[in-house]
Amino acid sequence: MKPTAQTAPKPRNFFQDVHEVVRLIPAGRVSTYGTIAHYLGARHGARTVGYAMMAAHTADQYVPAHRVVNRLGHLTGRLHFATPFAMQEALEAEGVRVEEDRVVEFARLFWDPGVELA
DNA sequence: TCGATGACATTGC
DNA sequence: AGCAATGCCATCG
Repeated sequence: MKPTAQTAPKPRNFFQDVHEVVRLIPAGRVSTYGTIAHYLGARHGARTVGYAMMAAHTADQYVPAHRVVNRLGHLTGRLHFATPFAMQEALEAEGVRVEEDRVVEFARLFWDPGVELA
């Protein structure tokens, strides 16, 4: 099974799982780091999920990181996009209203993988 | 190869 | 009730 997975070509990293879950987020909806972490087991700490978003830039597939915000609905990672407005514009383009770097009606647009995918 | 960093969340006092 | 510190995985230099 795993005598020495040192030469593993593609170990199922936690990041890969996060990227997949984020990809499942429908347009016009938003999710949070803690929720995704909890959906994956909540044993990694919410932080790791946020790092996965940054690593999304290195993912083979496109990851709608603009649909992922912190627990307060704040666009924390907007500064990590191509432009600090790319995230807000992307959300508004999908019908999500953003004011003061915060998602309006965030609680209503909230998308829980453990519930919606149930 | 080793050390430090990095898009949050939760608990404790 | 509010403030502070810690935990976590992976990638970068």
